[in-house]
Amino acid sequence: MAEDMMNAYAKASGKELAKTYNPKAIEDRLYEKWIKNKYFHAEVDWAKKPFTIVIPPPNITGQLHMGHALDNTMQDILIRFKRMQGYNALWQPGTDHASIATEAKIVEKLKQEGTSKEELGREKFLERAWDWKKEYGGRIVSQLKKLGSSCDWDRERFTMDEGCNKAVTEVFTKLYDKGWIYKGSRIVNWCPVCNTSISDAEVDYEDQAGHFWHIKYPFIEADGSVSKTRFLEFATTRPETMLGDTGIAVNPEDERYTDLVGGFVWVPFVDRKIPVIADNYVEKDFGTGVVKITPAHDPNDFEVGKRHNLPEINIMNDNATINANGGKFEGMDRYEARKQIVKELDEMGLLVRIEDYSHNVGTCYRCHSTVEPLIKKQWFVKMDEMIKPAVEAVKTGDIELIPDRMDKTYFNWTDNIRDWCISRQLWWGHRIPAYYCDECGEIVVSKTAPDKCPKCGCTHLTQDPDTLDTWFSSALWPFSTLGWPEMTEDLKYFYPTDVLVTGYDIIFFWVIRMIFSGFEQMGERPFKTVLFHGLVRDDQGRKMSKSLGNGIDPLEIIDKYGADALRFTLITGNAPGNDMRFYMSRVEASRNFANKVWNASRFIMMNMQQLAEAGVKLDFAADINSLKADLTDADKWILSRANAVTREVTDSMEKFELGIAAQKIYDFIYDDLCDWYIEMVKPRLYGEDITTKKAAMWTLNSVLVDSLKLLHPYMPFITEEIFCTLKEEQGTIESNESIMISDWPVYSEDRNFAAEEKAVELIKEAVKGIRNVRTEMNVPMSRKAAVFAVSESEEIRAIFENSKVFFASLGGASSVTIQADKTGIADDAVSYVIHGATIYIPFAELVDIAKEIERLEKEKARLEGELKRVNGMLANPNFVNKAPEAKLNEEKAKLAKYTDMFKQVEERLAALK
RNA sequence: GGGAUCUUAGCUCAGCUGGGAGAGCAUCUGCCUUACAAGCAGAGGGUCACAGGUUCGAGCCCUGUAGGUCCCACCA
Repeated sequence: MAEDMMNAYAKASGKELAKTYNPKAIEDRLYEKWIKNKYFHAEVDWAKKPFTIVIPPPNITGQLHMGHALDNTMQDILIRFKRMQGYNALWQPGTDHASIATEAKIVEKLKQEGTSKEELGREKFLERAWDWKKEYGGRIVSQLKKLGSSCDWDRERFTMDEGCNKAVTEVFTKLYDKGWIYKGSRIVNWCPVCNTSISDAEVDYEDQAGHFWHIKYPFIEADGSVSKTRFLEFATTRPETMLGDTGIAVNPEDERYTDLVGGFVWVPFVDRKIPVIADNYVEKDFGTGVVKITPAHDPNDFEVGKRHNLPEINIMNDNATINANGGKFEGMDRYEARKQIVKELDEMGLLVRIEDYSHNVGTCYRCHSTVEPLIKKQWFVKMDEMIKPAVEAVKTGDIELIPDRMDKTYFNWTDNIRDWCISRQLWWGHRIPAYYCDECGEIVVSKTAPDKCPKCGCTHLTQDPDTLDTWFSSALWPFSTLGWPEMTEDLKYFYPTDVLVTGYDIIFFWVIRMIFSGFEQMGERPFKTVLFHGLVRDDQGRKMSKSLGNGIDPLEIIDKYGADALRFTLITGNAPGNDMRFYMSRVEASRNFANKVWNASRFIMMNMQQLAEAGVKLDFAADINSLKADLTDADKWILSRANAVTREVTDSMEKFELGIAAQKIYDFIYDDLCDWYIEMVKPRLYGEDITTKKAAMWTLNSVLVDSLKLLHPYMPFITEEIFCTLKEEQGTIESNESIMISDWPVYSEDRNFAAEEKAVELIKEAVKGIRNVRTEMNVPMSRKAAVFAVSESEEIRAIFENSKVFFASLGGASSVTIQADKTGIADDAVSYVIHGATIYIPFAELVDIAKEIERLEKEKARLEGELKRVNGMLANPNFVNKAPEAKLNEEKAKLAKYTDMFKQVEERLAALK
């Protein structure tokens, strides 16, 4: 019969509603429709309130991974929610040129082709890079679309497009003129593989097993000769840097060495005489209390060197080989030189011992090779002033970080901020707008290339070869994408943006820099709220990574289970800022939920169809007040529940508790709507009474529509498909109608039915009782049984009388007798006690009295426990005096309830015995 | 060294401002009941890491202990 109905429906409607939900059949089609109808597009409209999110621009080299999927699902949920609430919602998309990552990929590709970037030259190299961008830049965008992201693609931007370039140059020149960008010789982190300097934030520290080499330098005797007997011992983890040693330091308080300060020791290989100095930087208790000082190759040594006027001797080439300053080691790789130096020191008797040592080594966050601290002339951004408003904003709550514990991470960074090294020795990126006069060396920073040197007037100027840190441009993203430096209408209207959604792992790289840039350039915060999420890990809690091969491709999941299932999985069961593990079983659960929604809708639409065929006119637009007389308790119950859930879900989403909101929708649809209401409504739909059928259909439709709307931000595709089909059933659809532009449901006092909610909860209890007893007694549903419901309360008897049908349809009752006492009910009937009533089921020969007594004893014990707890509380004068009134009443009600139930159970036990 | 965070059912995790412990998966028992076996109805399973404290009342607040994870710093 089910098949028949389905076929009838399919035939009549001219479309197939498959028995199981097939996301593949609809996702692409719906996305195209959304694009075609420009639902994602936002235009300035001062009559409406804007709600803006800028996307964390994915790298053009990137492929969609689970982190993107999570990040973008969260943004899409918020933007769809706000759009439905009536905001003018803009999700500003775009991609990042990712200078170092992209350049590394192209260099790699060139290597495979047997050529190199040097061979190609800058211009040709950049052509290749743009080709790369053309080829792969679109890939991640199409992948984001698969996820359902409702970005305004008409506004898609790129960090190296004309507008962003303008913004970058503008900021650079402005900050230079202000003196906040400067060029200076500093120790920088140098990646010899990427062949560029990187910022402090770009260094990853890794614990590595290494060695601690204990070495001694001979003293220089008074006559200038190298001592054969007196040595100064120290230890180092990088012996090769000794070639650049220009001092050796001890703590001024260290009595062991006080006499030696002012003397000199001799550095072998380079035949250098270096002073013994005293500096607080040295810890007395660590190692021998002696530190060799290599100002050119260690940030701390650099500082010490400055304090003591030590020369800075660079011993390394950019590719980490030793340079001419390293004497005979020139040309050797740093590790080769290390080995050789240790060997020779040993031969000279200057190697004391080698200790195994585990220490933190700075590595490049891109290629993970060990970085070398080198002295380089680089461009820096002065941070001390610019960071101030950024600190203030978070302190005062002008910008809110969620979860708020991120504040501490934030301040930890801002409190210890150092100047930001922004120049990179790369070609792919924004070229630094600084020009050097070939004649006099004058530096000119200008938005456009100067014709002549302002100082000497010569016309030969050369632009700085370096490019800017990729984060320099992304720091401007919230306003550069809206037209800055022009004060466009877009900028005036959409800025500041509302929420930034991102992973906590780029708080330093990106979030902080956007904040100070926003204040500095716009004079205003770039966003009100930052919503952080964690990392998506594999099912063993490991980071998903290429090298481990444990990454799960979101596109494969979408292909197999649908984008909705993936989105739902990523958003549930996880709190803001926490990492989550990705389990296939959870994807399956989400897919099953989608299927549940699909089938519930199918049920509703089938019934609409049948009524339509029977010529029944349904008015879905009818006002609830005109229908109230026809609505049953069950109708009012589900409407009331839907109403409450609407409020709860909306509240949770306003608080950015997306997972909690999703859980609430899930529970409502699964438990209340599917497991209870749809089952309750069936007898009416299969009956003859047209009036009640109409009321039921109106209710089903209303609740389904609201549920779909609440679910839509999470599961956009399935909800759209059902919504549109439903609208068609209702005869109300317009050609371009869509759930995503429908109104978000709002709580309405008209739909609050407290009494009916209570009544249905009682029915549910009774039905559960019958089911429970059945299972306990091994009586299948197919075996119908007479049911007696006994209650002294007239009110309860009326509720039961009203809902007799549910005992039959949901509890398998063959007949239902409602009475005030147990007259005529066999003493050995199985019973189930609820508050205010007892349900009896005389199973006759099936009854196992001993088992029944055991069950009742257990129930009695449980109630005794409850009573003890409640009585204990109410007997406590402190509780009675101090607890809030509501709580007190609650406990009093419980006491009455349990006392009643306890009494009934005791009666039952007495009767059975 | 500094900081954050976690420890809740067999597994993975929720649990909003303190007021009787939840979900998914897994397990067990029945059901092909007219939307759905990607389903339905039941059941079992937790001294909420440990020890103190605050409170009428603590998974939630405070202190300490143990173990795990992460971030920052970098003692050469």
